Amino acid sequence: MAGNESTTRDELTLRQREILRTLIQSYVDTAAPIGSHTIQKLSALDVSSATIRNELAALEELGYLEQPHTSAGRIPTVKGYRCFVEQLMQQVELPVVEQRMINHQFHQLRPAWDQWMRLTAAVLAHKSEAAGLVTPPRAFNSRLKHLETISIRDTVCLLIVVLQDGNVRQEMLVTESAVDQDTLSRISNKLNALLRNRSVREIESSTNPEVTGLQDLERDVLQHVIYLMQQADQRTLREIYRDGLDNVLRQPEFVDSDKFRQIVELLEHRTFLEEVLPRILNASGVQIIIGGEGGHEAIEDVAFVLSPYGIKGQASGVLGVMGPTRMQYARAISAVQYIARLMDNLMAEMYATNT
Amino acid sequence: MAGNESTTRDELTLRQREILRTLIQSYVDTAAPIGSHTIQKLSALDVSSATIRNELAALEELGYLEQPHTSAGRIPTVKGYRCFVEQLMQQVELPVVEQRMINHQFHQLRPAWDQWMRLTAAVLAHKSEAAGLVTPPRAFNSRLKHLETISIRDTVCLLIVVLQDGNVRQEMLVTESAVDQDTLSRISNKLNALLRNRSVREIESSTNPEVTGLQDLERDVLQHVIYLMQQADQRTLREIYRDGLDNVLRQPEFVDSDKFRQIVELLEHRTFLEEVLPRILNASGVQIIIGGEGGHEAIEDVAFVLSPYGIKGQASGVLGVMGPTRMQYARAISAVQYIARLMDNLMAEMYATNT
DNA sequence: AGTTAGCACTCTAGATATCAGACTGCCAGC
DNA sequence: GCTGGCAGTCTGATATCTAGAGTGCTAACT
Repeated sequence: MAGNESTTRDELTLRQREILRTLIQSYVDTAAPIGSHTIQKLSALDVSSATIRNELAALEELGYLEQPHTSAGRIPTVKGYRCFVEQLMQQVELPVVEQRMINHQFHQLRPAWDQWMRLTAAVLAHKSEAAGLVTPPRAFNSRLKHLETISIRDTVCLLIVVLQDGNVRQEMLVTESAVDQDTLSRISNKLNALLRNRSVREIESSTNPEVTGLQDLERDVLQHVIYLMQQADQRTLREIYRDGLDNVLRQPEFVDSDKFRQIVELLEHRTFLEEVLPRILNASGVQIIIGGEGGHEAIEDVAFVLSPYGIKGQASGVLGVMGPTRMQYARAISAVQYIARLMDNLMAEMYATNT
Repeated sequence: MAGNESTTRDELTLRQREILRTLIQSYVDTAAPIGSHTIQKLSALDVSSATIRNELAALEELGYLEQPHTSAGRIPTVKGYRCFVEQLMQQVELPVVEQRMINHQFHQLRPAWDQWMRLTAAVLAHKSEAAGLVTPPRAFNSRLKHLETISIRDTVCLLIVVLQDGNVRQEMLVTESAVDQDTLSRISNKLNALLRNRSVREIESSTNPEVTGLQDLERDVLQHVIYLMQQADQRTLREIYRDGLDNVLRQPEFVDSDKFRQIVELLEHRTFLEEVLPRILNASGVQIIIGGEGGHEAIEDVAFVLSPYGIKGQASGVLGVMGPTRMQYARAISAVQYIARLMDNLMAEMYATNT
């Protein structure tokens, strides 16, 4: 929507920009419409409220502000917020003490993905005072490191697939007739030899007679290996770690229980996230989505600050926060940025060259 | 609370019971206080509304009902609901067609735990029209089936532990100096020989000189094996699959966004569940918790219908639904009961004797 | 004793009215 | 181009009223 309304750098006068910034900063705090008088007091401008009223009218005309009703103050529109984050807001770095604390927390943890994800979501939520979201890193065309087949009982065995990046997937496999561990070991040895260090694409399209010539049980296992590897490559879509949902739901814009429910459903059903996150994955740097920009009017009142993290082309995920449009963007951005870089480093350690 | 108020079978006359049943059934539908007139119309009783009023007063006196305010109808108290589910409600079985459909859905699935959990939560939510909750089965003192150490790069290796029940746990392990795959393989072979088929308790308390005499890296790996096995035994506490939260949040009792938020936080923070679920695990059959019975007044308006499932002493979990106290108990119970039994069977298939 | 009709009484939810307060928009003068 | 002043508008809070639903009680009935 609103593809024609851009926020060019010189559409606004300096004073208008100052007014817009003051207004948004104040609105973020109070959640109440801001009037000309308030802005006069808050801003450094030395003009009367009447002048500010004129400017407010102009800003409204241009689409940066709106009035809930005649004779209330103004509140920012999506366009207003967008201008704010792109031009008016001053970027801040996360304070060094906080950086240290976060680093400390991460390095105290056992090196396990799900712990990292949980902590990441928690830290994001805490630092940005909004809801933290993290997807596990999604491997890109990852290679098979090792596979193992273990007999659980007569006709049930467990297939374990370890990928180059340390990702482990398993699946139970029910056979028609009983298979003993020796047979399974033989199969896994054979397949290991054939498939090791190959990506799922290579395996699928293999014309190696030893691969195409597999039979029965072996072929069955192979199919499952492929399935598991595909799963691993798509991991992003399924699991999303989150934390601090209550930070958002506490906000006054969500006293209306309908909006409230919309958000909960948004996160429960995930259709929105599954659509948006892949776009972020292919971008670089912090991306901001305000009020359902890009065709999602349904979630007018929420904004996302998201960033990809990880190693492009090898394994990457998305992390960020979700908050009301009226959120502390500067704080959120600095948190997201810092943590994304932190994760970059952690992943670089894990994935460092080892071919 | 209210330890002295029991719901003995003959505290109420037949007519009072009929009135209480009618009232609750109607209240479940309408969510509005029920008056004497409504009950007269709805019940099969051939008495005047004045008589019913007398009985209602008596029921209120006994603690089964309450009035939101003078001159409104009555609504059930926790005690009223409890009496309803224990004595008044008629149990129903899940219709056979639905049973078939559910079975079909389960058997169409790949045999993987997380898929089962997801489906279980979804089916529970759908059949009971409330929120479905499932914890993964928690193994009890499970035994080591196999362990594997795989080099990821110089100083990083991946430890994979497979338990008797097919549960797989992994962890990354960072060593001080580089270790190659050969060394790792030797270690895992040695440990496999030593630890296979042992439970975590046996391993921890082992006095076998070969175990106590392990050194350096081996001991390090052993420590992690123990850690992972302990993790597996405690799995219940962490992950909870859920679905259909919106079924609950849609209910009129939660238009108040405070109550609304309480529920969301209840499920997000999990402290309540982590306290209640273990109790269920040790019970047998369907357990019903109404309005925070047992010291959780905070969640006055929600009820749980929960059941343990799985194989006692080997691996079991908890599944059930959460809804408003004003929920369709009969429907919920039949769904929970059926699905718990279904899971029992699935698990029996997986765990069938294989020593 | 148990049941019932009748009636006065109570309390709520919703509608209507009123009013102070907060802003705006505009005009005329600086 | 800016500003003070002022009329006009809209909200939100508060008060008042009313219809309706439902109770509790009493006195009569079986």
